[in-house]
Amino acid sequence: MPRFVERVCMRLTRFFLPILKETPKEAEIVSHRMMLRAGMVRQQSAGIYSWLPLGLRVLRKIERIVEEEQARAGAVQLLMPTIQSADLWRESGRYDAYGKEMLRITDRHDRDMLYGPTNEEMITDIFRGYVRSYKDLPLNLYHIQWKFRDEVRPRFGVMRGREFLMKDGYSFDVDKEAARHAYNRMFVSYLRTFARMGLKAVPMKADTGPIGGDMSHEFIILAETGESEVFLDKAILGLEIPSQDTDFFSDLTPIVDAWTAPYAATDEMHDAAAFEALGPDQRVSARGIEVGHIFYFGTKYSEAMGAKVATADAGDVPVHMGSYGIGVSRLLGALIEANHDAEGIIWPAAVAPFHVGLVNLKSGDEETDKACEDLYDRLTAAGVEVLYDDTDNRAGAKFATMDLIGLPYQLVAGPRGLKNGVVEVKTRATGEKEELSPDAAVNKLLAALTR
RNA sequence: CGGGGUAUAGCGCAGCCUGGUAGCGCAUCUGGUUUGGGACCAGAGGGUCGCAAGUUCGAAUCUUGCUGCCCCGACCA
Repeated sequence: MPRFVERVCMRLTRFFLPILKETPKEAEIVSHRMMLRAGMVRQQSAGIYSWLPLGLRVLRKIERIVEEEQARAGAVQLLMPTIQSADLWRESGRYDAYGKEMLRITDRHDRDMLYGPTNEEMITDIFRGYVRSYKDLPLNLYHIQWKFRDEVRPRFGVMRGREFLMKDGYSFDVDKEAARHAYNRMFVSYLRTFARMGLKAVPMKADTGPIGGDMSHEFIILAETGESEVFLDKAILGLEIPSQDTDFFSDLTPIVDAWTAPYAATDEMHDAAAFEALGPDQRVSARGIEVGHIFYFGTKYSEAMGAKVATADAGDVPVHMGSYGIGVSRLLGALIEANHDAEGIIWPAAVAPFHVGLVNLKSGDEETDKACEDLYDRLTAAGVEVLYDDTDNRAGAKFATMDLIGLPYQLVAGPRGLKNGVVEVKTRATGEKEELSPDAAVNKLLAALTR
């Protein structure tokens, strides 16, 4: 898989970064406040946002990680439309079953349409249109697309919007055992996906509804401002993330077993007795944000919609399906909830909109400008994404902006330091500042940022 | 969908009770002084006060209706 290396570099005098000094009053939780203040999103209507350049860059970073890890696990990307025909949903019976959360639309010919809240029906339609044989299985198709759910009460900024970007994937298998393998692939893939974003996501058993069984997990990240209460065995936090060399088509049961053995549950599924049975220092109760959900639902849609394949010995059978979601836009909120301080956001490098914020303390000063241009060129040539603050604002304002937007490193150059042959490298996460020669600073950043 | 708020300049707010035609801070623009952690002085631009109707000589202000947005709860990626 080709690794897309961005070489985009930006200078603030040409970028669009509408920073707010004051917090808009509608924003209650920290991620929402910071996204608005950092000029990442603009609310256009309740639960509906425009993605400004800085926010869009993070969205793309998340998408790319998802795409890479999906490919690794054998899932194939496609793209389905946002608008769907009601007829498909009538086939599955969900057109009437789905409540007011579904945004229903009528086109000029008076046909019933809808803005998709999810895509089980449509993917089943695609599958049944082409796939006839068990030999074409297993198959896992996914897309990353905007969804709309007309929530009664959107809130928490992008964490609970009405319009949201979601990765939703669907697996097709000949029987339940094969479906379990498909499920395990996504289970492992999700562990890797969230870990790459710098998040500690804990799989927790979720309600399987009428299907029953053990094949539904929510992936929850821990954050003080999380929406739901969670309970877990500390042991699960120390488990090792499966490596990128994992063979996804080998037996993944040992990995899944290891990750599902320690106790972990949201309040809905909480078993107080089992939790209390743990040693007191093993018990962690915290708050969490759901960022992913995987689910086996058997033949619910394949039966209703006639998605069948020929088997070697049993004639045509409806395929066993599962669905696998990741809340891509929600992840921005979750990432900020998990990574911030009083000054602003602290992006993990893998999802940061830029890697380095280059601060020119005296724009217009010949020597400082020259030094900054040189640093900028050398870093960007090495593939580092640099946001160069070449404006003539005051130093304090520049520092405050950099802290707010939370780039992993700040590289600060001014006449005073340059006179002594040094620039400053600040690590956003720790606040640590180091004075180094420009060469040493570049080397340090390259070492920290390139793999 | 129940309960509670709120709507005045790009953002944050005052004015409303006691009607007399709009103000403050930040931001923006101009000039000057500044310049290493959100500078200062002077000046300027920017608002049919959410929408509609009503009361009144006169409505941001009082009355009624509508709408948007936010918060708590129930529900959800």
